Amino acid sequence: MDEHYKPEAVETRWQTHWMSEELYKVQEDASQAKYYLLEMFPYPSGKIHMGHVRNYTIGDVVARYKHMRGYNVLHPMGWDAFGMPAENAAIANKTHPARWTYDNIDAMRRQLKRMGFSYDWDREIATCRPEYYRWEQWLFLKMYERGMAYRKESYVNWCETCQTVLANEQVEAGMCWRCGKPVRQKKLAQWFFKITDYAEDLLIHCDQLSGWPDKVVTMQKNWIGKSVGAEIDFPIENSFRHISVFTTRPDTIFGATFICLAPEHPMVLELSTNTSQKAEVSAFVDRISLQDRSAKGIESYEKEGVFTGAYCVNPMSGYRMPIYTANFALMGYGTGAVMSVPAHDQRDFDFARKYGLDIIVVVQPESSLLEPSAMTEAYSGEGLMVNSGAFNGQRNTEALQLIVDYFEAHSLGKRTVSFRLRDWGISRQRYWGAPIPMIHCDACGIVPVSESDLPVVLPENADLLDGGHSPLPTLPGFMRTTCPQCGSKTARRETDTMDTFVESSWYFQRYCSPHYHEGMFDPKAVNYWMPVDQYIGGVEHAILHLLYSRYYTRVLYDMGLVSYKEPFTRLLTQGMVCKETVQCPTHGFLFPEEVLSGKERLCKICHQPVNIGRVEKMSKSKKNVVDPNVLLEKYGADTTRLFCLFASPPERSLEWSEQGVDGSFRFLNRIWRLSAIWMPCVQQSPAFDGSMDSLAPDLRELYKKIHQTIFKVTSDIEDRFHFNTAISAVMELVNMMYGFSVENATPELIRLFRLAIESVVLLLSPVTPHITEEIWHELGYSNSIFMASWPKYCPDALVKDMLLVVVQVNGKLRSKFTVAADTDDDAIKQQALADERILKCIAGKIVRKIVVVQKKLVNIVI
RNA sequence: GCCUGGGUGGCGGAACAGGUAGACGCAAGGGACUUAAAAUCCCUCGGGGUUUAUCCCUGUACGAGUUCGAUUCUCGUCCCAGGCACCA
Repeated sequence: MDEHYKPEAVETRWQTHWMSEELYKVQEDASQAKYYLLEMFPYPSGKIHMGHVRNYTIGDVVARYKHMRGYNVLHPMGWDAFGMPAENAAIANKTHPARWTYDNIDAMRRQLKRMGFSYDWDREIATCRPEYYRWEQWLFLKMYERGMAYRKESYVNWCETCQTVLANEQVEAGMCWRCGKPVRQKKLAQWFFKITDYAEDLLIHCDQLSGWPDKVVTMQKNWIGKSVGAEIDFPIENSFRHISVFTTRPDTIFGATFICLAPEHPMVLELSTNTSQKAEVSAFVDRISLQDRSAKGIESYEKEGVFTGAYCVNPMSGYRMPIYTANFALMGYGTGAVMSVPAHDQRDFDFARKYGLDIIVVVQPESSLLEPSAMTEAYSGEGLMVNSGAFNGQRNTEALQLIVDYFEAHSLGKRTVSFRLRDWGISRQRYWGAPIPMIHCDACGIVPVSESDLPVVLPENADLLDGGHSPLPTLPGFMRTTCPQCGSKTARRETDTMDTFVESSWYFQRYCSPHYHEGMFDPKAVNYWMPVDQYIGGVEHAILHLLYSRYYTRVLYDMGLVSYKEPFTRLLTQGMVCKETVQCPTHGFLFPEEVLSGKERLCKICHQPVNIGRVEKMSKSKKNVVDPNVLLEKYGADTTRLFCLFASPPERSLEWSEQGVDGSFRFLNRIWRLSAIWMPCVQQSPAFDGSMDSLAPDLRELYKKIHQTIFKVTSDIEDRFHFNTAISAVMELVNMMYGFSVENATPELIRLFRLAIESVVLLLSPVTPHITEEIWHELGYSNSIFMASWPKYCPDALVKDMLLVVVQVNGKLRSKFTVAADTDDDAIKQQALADERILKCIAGKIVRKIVVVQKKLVNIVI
């Protein structure tokens, strides 16, 4: 065995070998337990980044570990290949999105292969291929048939100058990122998926996602946002009509002094028509319609509103309530109308103070007396009902139910639930996406493409246009078609493409049978492999991607295409890899290699000092990325993998720093050297398999350490994916092994050392598969270490015969001693009280209490 | 703003069910080996104190609380990150 560790030679040798042996190819095998390990597939941006390296290394360790535990492991990889960056790159580099994407896929595949991941590359998919998206189009047609896909109007970010719809990311402080002109909201008819039909089901099953992190489940629940309340009708003054509001606080109805309608509410303009407020209202509605209506946007604008000129009557108190339209009322939530109770809701309170509206207290806390004129904030807690007619004096929590009973009895309103979740808008006015398979016919209206005409192929040779808008509407070859219903030659194709989240909502099923031509997937393969046993990906996907996938799976379930509702049994959300951002005043965000570092960091192009920005998630658009290629060239794949895992536990975010990679490399060198030194002896000897008791004391310590390490590594991987502590444990074992000298080694020690080296190599093989494979073969094995079984620990070796007892006085550490493991608590207590240093501490004091924690600690309270 | 997390030495992190704070590693300093360097090996390493000890005080963002005992539980404050529906 060569004395020097040469990662590049070792790694390329085994990568070539594994590939020629087709080591990672898998098939359904009913005789074996399956394990589907999936990592979130990447967007092919061109280069893998540290987030990918971290994500895929974690996945690979688990895949290899499970394989060594005897599972038939499906571990696939592919490309989430549609999306906006391809269009931006095409505009910037005068190329085609398809060309750019396929080149990037080739480059990234090479990088992933260089990392030594155990993917079955025969199952690779790219979502931009018609073989993939044709089935997505097929499912769209099925969803359309069932009313699950429908069209309605909604708002988009619109840049008048570029004549383009902008993604939220392309809007910077309300301005277009390309031309810097203000962005306004524009109403467009768009396609939606009816995810709200599944709101209740998605919510109920949250509690069954026991393999998911609690925080993700909580985020999903909050996102769905079920609230129980009542819908109440408020009669409009001098009219036979009414306004319906949704409220979670029907108990406060006697305190409702005004109504707020969303600016998009159909009654806003109508109510103001015959009033002096007409002009002001329509100006307000026009102005607000240009504003960003996202949650973030709404919160960032000042709360404001305009009186419509009309009044409602409070059905309980008879109070004459002015009707306002206000920018914080959302048409998409509840009924688009809010009953405002300023005394008990902070937003209503602020609004009432701003516009001089009445505040009526109806829930009185028991501790203090609320006086409207003296209140500085709303009171939203519990209390007793006041100013509420027949309900006065009751607890508001009880009155709430009675009031709703009253509404229902008198047909004023009813119990109802409302969800925060909105339907999923899937239309994109973009080119690089899967075409929505619909046709617009002047005679027949909107008509689905017939199934036999699928796929509707996206023309890949289209040129992107200035300003970034989709070329599809300008391509006669794509646009012009015949109506499947009436045969009209003037029919036009839908030019919207689908949200890329649609592709990622079902790709995990496609991996089960990636070359299947009869449908989305082969039912046999899906029945065997699905659901995914362990899904691993960035925590940034905790809501949207995971919720859409859960929804889409339910749609497939209801169509009888799959037999499960939840696609991912266990989920690990890895923390983000973050890094500071660097911006040049002229050239914008800079890649690390575009910065000259010195006393002051300068832009490489213009030599101006750069601004160091926030620490943020590594992303291509912010350019705060680290190129894994540099690490691969300098240290190799094993060191890169080892460092990623050792640096922090997977669920935690990792602020990137160069420090520490050297340490991982040194550790692999230590293992290599240790193996090289002992190899001549160890090659000639079997591994120790005798009993622990027959060993000399120092050898027994090594034996115990080996088994403790196996135990620690196994439970760290199995229970919590804490690879950093697993690696630490192996480091400790290796440190101990360095305490033994090969000179004058007894046959017994050599046998034990073979066991130690084999254990180290087996335990690390999921993390650093190349170096361990090399040593494994040096030990005389001809099969890959990947085919070996995971080592077992001997429970007897974990038993400690001496225990350390800690003695505290008033909770402060004062002394410690070791006792035989079978010493009873009373004897430990006596020994603690007899301890010299403890006697010093408690001399002349009265011992008030003694706490003994079994075989661990004594605390003497004085 | 709202929802969800996080904050421990110079740095990454450990302490898994409330019981020794700082495992393991990096960086730094000192030493050994060497003609020299690299590599390797050994020692020191949260802060402060003096009587230099198996010593004392202090310390897990900050402020309270519960407890014999809190990095861990509760409440409040500050800061950082992720998500907020067209980045993926």
